[in-house]
Amino acid sequence: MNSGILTIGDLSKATSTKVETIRYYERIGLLAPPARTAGNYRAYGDTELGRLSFIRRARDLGFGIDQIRALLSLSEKKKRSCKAIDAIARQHLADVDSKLADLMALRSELDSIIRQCGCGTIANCRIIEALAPIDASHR
Amino acid sequence: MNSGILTIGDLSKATSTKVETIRYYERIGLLAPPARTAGNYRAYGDTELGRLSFIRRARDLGFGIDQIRALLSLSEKKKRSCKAIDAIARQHLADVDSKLADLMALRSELDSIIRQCGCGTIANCRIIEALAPIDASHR
DNA sequence: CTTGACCCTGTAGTTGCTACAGGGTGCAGT
DNA sequence: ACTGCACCCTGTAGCAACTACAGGGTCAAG
Repeated sequence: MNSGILTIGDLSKATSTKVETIRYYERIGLLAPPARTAGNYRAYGDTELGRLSFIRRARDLGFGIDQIRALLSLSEKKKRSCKAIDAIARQHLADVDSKLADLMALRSELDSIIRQCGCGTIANCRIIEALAPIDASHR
Repeated sequence: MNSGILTIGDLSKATSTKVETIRYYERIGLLAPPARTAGNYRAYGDTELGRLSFIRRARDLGFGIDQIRALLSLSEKKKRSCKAIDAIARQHLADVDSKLADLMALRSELDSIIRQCGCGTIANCRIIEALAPIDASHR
């Protein structure tokens, strides 16, 4: 029922991916060059739809292109242990955690700076002062 | 004591900014073109050091270049109210909060996917399955 | 007077797209 | 048959915010 020939626009709608992005994925080798119609239009099938969905989902979860490349290549070797997959995912989780920590630290610093603002004139603005913490030992 | 002529390397060390980055800031107009020595070396003073410190601190806090441009230009109008400064900072805090929320949602999803991994073969890997949530209503 | 650390300009690469420009294709309506 | 119009094609350039050369010049120490 769903299995027909899909244009790039169909794929785009089905996966909420811009047409240009799909062509970009093809250019960088994340998607294989598909068959073409008589009029030189790209013709996709369900296999490509699945692969692109996988890619998009992984991107949404913050995986980088190279990680996705690795995941895709591993996912084809069905008999091997999925330890390598697990390792990639865990590494990514660690990266996310470290980004989260950074962002939370940043947030709290920013928040404390903003809280000090009495909204007077800029000459005595606490935010500006907090941003320019130069050692005033000289002059 | 500290007030002499600073080379770009001095500025680089003092602010933990790469030399190339300083030149980049000059190119995009965030730093004014400095004086030059006889040998065409950039010659900075404490003013530039202060300005660059400000920029780096703001970057560390996640402000974008355009926001920093606005902060710098506002910080020169000392008599005006610092409401505009406050608004930029609050906007940035809101952006950070929204990024944090996204990242935390992502983290928990990633975590739950990883937790399902029994580390069997890839053919039945839960991580791969979770990444390819294609509607299987057809075929 | 040479060696090495520094500086200069200019350009290209990074990541993951996005946005044209300048065309071709396919189909519906008249 | 013709005319729109939506869609497709390739190729290139742009975004943020740097980073990394290449291919040269300058300067102080030994």
